[in-house]
Amino acid sequence: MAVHKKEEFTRKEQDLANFAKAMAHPARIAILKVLALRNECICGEIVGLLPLAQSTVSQHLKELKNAGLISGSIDGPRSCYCINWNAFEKFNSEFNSLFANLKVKNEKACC
Amino acid sequence: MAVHKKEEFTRKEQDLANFAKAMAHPARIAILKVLALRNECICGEIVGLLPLAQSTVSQHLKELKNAGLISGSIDGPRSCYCINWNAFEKFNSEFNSLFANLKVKNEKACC
DNA sequence: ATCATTTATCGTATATTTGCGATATAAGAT
DNA sequence: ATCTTATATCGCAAATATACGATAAATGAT
Repeated sequence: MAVHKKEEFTRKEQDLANFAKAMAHPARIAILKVLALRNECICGEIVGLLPLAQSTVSQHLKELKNAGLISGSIDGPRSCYCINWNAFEKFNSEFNSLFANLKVKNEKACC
Repeated sequence: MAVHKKEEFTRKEQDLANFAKAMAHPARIAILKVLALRNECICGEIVGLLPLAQSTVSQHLKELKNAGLISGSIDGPRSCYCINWNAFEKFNSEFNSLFANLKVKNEKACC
């Protein structure tokens, strides 16, 4: 690749793409579901629910955290993750508005 | 990586992840915008609008097509792409329902 | 102080993605 | 028939993602 071209797109396009990338693995979607199912965010049992090694799950959690979709407090031998609903809402509405913007321009199917 | 683990998640999780992956690059989001702006799907000028080489744009188009987000008819020296609104709507609503499902379970912020 | 438990990080292997130039392909124009 | 134009595909290089085992770190229990 040599050079990154991603910076040459708009910030909004990059943000949406990053959000999408965070969702672009079934394991991470599964993790989000698990997090949502627990009202308490004692999330130690995530590893047991996924067909992945502990280190791999930890990596996915890190990516979700970097994307801002979850927040977590590490508390010694047990960590506590939960969904960052604010960020989630924000991205969801941005996604919807992207769809809406796309849709309004194009009424007739042409292919 | 050695082994693919993606197959071990639910079909729905995989589908959503694949959709997200298709959107996970700013170039592809930009392409979708361009496609939507044209009511006619004479889409030859996409290359000129992006900071990427022709072959790279062609690759991104291919990925969007594989993901089912666009459809295209190749017509000799010029090809004609446009957004596949059906697929788009489907994924959008699946995404929304995922969000809704996640949201309803979790009322209180815990982190 | 040592041990057990839990999670993060490191190192590493492999797969996939991104990007480009070169080339092939396909059709219209001359 | 040849040239031009537009697009797809091939081949390659570099970057990133995925996955795991081993190890570190941090805390509670003994």
